[in-house]
Amino acid sequence: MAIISRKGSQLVRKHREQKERKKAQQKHWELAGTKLGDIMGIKKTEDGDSSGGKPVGEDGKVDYRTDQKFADHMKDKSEASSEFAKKKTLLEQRQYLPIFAVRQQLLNIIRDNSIVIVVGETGSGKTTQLTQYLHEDGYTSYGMVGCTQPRRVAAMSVAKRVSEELGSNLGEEVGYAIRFEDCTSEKTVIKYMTDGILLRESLRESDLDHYSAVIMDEAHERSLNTDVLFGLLREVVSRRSDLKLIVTSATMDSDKFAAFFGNVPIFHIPGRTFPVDILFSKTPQEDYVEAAVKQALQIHLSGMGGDILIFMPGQEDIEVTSDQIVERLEDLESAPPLTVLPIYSQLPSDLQAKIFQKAPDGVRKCIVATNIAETSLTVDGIMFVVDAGYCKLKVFNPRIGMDALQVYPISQANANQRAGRAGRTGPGQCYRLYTQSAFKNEMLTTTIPEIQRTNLANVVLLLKSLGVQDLLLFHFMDPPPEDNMLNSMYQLWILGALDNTGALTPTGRLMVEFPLDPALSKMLIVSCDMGCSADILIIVSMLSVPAIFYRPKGREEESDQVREKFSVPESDHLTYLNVYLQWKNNNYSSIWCNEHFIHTKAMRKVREVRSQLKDIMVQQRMNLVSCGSDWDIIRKCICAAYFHQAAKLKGIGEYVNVRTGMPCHLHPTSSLFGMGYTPDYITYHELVMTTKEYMQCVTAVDGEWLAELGPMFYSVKQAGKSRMENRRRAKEEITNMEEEMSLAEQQLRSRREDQDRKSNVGSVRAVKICTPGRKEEAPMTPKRTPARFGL
DNA sequence: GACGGCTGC
Repeated sequence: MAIISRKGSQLVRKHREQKERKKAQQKHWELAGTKLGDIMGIKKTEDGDSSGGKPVGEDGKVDYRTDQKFADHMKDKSEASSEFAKKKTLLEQRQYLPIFAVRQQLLNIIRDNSIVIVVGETGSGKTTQLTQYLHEDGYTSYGMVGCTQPRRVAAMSVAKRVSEELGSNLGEEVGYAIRFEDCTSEKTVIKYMTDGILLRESLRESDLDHYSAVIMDEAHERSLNTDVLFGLLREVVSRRSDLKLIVTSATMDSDKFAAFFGNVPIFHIPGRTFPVDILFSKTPQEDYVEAAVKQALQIHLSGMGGDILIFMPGQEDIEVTSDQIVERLEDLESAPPLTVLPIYSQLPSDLQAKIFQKAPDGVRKCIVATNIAETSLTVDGIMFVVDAGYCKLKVFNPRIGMDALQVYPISQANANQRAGRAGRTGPGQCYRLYTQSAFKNEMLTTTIPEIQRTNLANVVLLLKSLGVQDLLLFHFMDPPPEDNMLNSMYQLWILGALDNTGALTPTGRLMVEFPLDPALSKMLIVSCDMGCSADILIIVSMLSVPAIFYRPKGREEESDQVREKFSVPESDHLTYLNVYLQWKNNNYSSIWCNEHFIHTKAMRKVREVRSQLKDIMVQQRMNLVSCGSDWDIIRKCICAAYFHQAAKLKGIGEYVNVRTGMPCHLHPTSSLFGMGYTPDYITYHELVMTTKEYMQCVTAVDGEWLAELGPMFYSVKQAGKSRMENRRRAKEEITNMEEEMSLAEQQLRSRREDQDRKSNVGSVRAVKICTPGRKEEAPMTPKRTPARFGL
């Protein structure tokens, strides 16, 4: 299960006879003897003797387990649940949920404790019922009950459901708040929201006085915001004894969560899902695409009913897998019909919607998905899951300020989540394209939380603005690598957000107001003084959404040609501006987008972001002016916020990073790529390691601008000899350095070693994240270095 | 001359 790089699958094209294939496949799988329920912690007891039902004392910790007999009873009954749902009233449905049976126990434990960890399994009803129970128990008489969700759609849909159950209109007693929508009123007592909203609210009201209880739902997903909230809310509860905090978790993290919040009690609520048979591959698969294609066909031809869901790491794999399944099926005579549907986030929404449409009678659906189908999307009727065992992960290396996007093995938690997708509407099967030994010995139990593998500039700025003096002492459940924190503080100092003592400057204070990466906020602030804020506002908005350009399979060249029409030769930023202005001139038309291979969804979001940022600018009394056609001013403004990410021309089309000396490449999608126009200096928005170190979104700048705007790095006087000297030194260091690991990677490795020791298995795989990096000291030594940042 | 998983304010 080592990290792998696959350049397309070398698929064997010849097909065998149907029977042979089936026979071979049957040999290939072994039943693991494990049902999903066991892994998830639901253990059926043969003799009916339940281990739960009573508090289990352990180190003074109370562990409540609910009646197992009840859970089993519920499981048996749940066969008829969908029919049931149609006939019963809302109240009856509520009472039928597993959580209802433990309602009073749950309320008692919440009354007796400030913080409770709730392990609520899938289908327990915790998300919709917990808030209502607290409301019924009187908590809303002195404040709101807030419930955070990691995703916007979840916050909206759950709020809608709960308002129906309470018989009120959405936005009155029950409301929700997400980034572009506040659907609450003075009447609101139950508020669903994304975790990011609660984090922003804590900026304005650090004790969250409006709330009597906060439920952090799906906390085991460990989003960046969740982790920051963990640290903050722990403090808030210690200051406010009247505030209740309920954190929901998965079984495997519950002890860790309980320990973090001070040995608080754990309460288990059984779920209601169907059993899923887990089948592991007997031997390691060399090519997971090939293996997945074979497995899907085998299931399809076996005659068993039910839809198939295949998990793949990325778009390219999905496309190859889909094509192969269709192609091989065509070769077979009299094969039953199959609809193959790819899905990933970048797919236009009309194509995404297809996976929810019911296939014609007698036609099976086969969905090929990224991990978007793991949590974000739920498709009913899936009976078979085929799990390749990989996902793509972005890991930030603070030393060279670069993200690496690579294929990694998933964690055991991911694998179980994926398997669970087969057991939503009936018993199912999950085929894992890796061995049971790989699962046990080579996969991490849980994925490394985002906070340990991402750029922290935003988190640092936020915590600083909350008055956290010493960030290294802030109580994180899993502290981010210290390197990463210090680097982020350094970046904020460069941008003028922190002063030499590490305190927030007025610029920093203004930057916090914007829901943006610090460099983008800075660019917006600078643009007001430079007289191009209206234009920069658009560019910043364009950079805040995922991919704008759409490149459909089979029409690559056509879409590239259309894209070139928008190209501004000296700048990708200006190219974006150009796209937006043309879209505006075409009345924000979606037809225009489709004609020009541009994602309509993305552009609509750009408009929303722009409008939100504009509101903040007005509120902060920042002036909005356009520089018209003088686009040099815009380039200089970009340089003012991104001078720390600059590269110098080295050879034909070759660049080296000015600070680190590391070779960097223009991305082939850049306007500057292969145009014969190669400026001496450029700044870039992002550095990402994929197949090479690529600079994404670049703009040509003048060398003098760099010296003028980034005096701590560059000076005109030094140009020439000393820079050459520095580059030479840098180069030497690169060649002499042994491979460096980012801290996230080190942690990954040490966790691996821990597990290896436990299981007595030798080190199984080498983990490699980045190309050789170099030490932090930049060739351009900063002229003045701030004192240690408030440490 | 390559390609980008998923969220969120």
